[in-house]
Amino acid sequence: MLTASEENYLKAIFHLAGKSKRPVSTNALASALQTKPASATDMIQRLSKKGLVSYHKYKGVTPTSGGNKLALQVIRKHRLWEVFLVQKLRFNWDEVHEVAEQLEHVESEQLIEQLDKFLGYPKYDPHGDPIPGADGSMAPLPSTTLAMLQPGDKCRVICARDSSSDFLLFLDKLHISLGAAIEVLDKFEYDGSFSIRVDEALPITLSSKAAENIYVEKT
Amino acid sequence: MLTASEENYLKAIFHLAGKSKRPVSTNALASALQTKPASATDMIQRLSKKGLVSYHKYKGVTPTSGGNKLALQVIRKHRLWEVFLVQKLRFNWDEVHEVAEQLEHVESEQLIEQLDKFLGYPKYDPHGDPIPGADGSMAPLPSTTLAMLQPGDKCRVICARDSSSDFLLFLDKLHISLGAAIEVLDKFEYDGSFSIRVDEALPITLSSKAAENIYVEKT
DNA sequence: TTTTATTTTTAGTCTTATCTAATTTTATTA
DNA sequence: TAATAAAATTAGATAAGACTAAAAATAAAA
Repeated sequence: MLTASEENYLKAIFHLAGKSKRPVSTNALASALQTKPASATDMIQRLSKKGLVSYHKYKGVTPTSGGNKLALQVIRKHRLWEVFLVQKLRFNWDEVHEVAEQLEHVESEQLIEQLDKFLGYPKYDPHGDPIPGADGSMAPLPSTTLAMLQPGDKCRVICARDSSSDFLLFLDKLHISLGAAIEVLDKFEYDGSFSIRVDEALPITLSSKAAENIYVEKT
Repeated sequence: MLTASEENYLKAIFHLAGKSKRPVSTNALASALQTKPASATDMIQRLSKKGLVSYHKYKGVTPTSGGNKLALQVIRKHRLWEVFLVQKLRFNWDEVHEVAEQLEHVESEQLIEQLDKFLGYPKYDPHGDPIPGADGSMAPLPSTTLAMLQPGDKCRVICARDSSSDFLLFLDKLHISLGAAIEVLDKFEYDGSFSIRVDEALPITLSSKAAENIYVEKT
C-alpha cells in the first residue's frame, strides 16, 4: 500500500502530465505540492523504485500504467467524498477540497464502494469533474446546460458553470442543489426563461441567464 | 494539533485509566497499542511535554484535564463515524472499527459537526457506547430494553445486548436497524411477546427473548 | 561556442515514530 | 535483607519525509 504522501505525489504527477502524458518537471511537481525540488526528487525516486512512475534523471517523470491506475483510484475517492460533503453534509462547493484531501487517504475498499452506492453512483463531483469508476473509466466533461433542454426533458444537476458564491447562493435560495432532479415544464420564447420543477416541488421560473449556467445530465 | 499516533496513545491512555483515573502502566499501554514498551515510553514523554498527560517515571501515566478533553473529542469522532458506517453505509456492526480508526483522525471541526447533524445527533454508537458531545458530556450507558416497555411507549433502537451475528441477521430480517423508531402496540402476557411497529411499517410480533436483547431509549 | 542562468540532483541534517539491546528501577521471593 | 524477576527507561539504529546547501547537468544568452 501507499502512504498518503506517495498518493499525493502520484496524483499531482497524474494531473500535471495531463492526458498528453508529457513528462512532469521536478520544479513543477514541487511547486504543485508546495514543497522543495529536493523533496520531489526524493519521492520521484521512491515511486520509480516501486514501478509507479517512469523516471529519467533531469528529464522529468510520467506515470506508468500501474501508477495511472492508482492515481485514478485516489481521484475517485477524493471526488466521491466531495459529493458526500456537498450533498449530504451541506458543505459549500468551495469548502470541500481540504477535507476531501484528507478523506481520500482512508483505506477501505468496502468504504468507497458503499459510499458510491449511498451517493447513487454519481458521475460528476461538485466542480463538474467526472468521477473515475472502480475500473478507472470516466464520463466526458459536462457539456449540456439546462438552457439547452426542451419542455418535457428531465435532467439531474451536475454543477454550476459560474461557481461564484453569488450564483451558488442564488441556487440555494431556489433549492436547486447538486444532484437535484429537474423537469423542464415550459420554455418562454419571449425572454428565453424556463418553467421548471425541482425535486417534485411546485414549478418555478428560471431566467435564461441562470439556465445557461447550470450544467446537467439528461435522465 | 496532534498527530494520528499521539491521538491513538491519548485515547488508549484514557480508556485504560477508566473513570477511576488510576495510572496506566507502560506495558499495558504498549500492549493495547500493539507496540513495544520503549515506544510507549517515548510517546508518553512527548505527550507529557505537551501537558496532555501527567507522568512520573516508573509510576505510570494519567490524562490531564486537557488530555481528557482531547481524548473525548477523538472518541466522539470515532463513534460518530461508526454510526455513519452502520446506519448510512450499511456496514455490519463488527466491520466498522478499523475504518472508524482511520476516519477519526481527519481534522475538521465543520466536518464532525455537520456529520453529527446529518446523523440526527445520535447519543450512542452501534455498540451501545455513549457518544461524547462537543463539550465532552456523555449519556449514561443504555439500561432500557425493549422488553421493559409498555403498550403505547415509543423508542429508538440503540444497540443489541447480544451482538452475535445470528441475532444481528435476525434483526436485519425484521428491518430493525440501529436508530429505528419503534412503537409498542401490545404486550401479550401469555408468552411475553410484543406487537410492535418499526418505522411506520406494518405491525410485527417479537418474542420476549428478542425484546430483552434490544437496548432502546424512550422517545 | 563559451559563458551564464536555471533546473535538478546529491549530500547531509532534522523530526516523528518505531525498533532492539542494554541498563536501571521497582517488585517479589527466598 | 539479599537475590532474583519483572517492568520501565535509556541509548542507539532505522525509515519516511521533509529541509538547506552544495554540486552537477541542462538550457539560454552573449
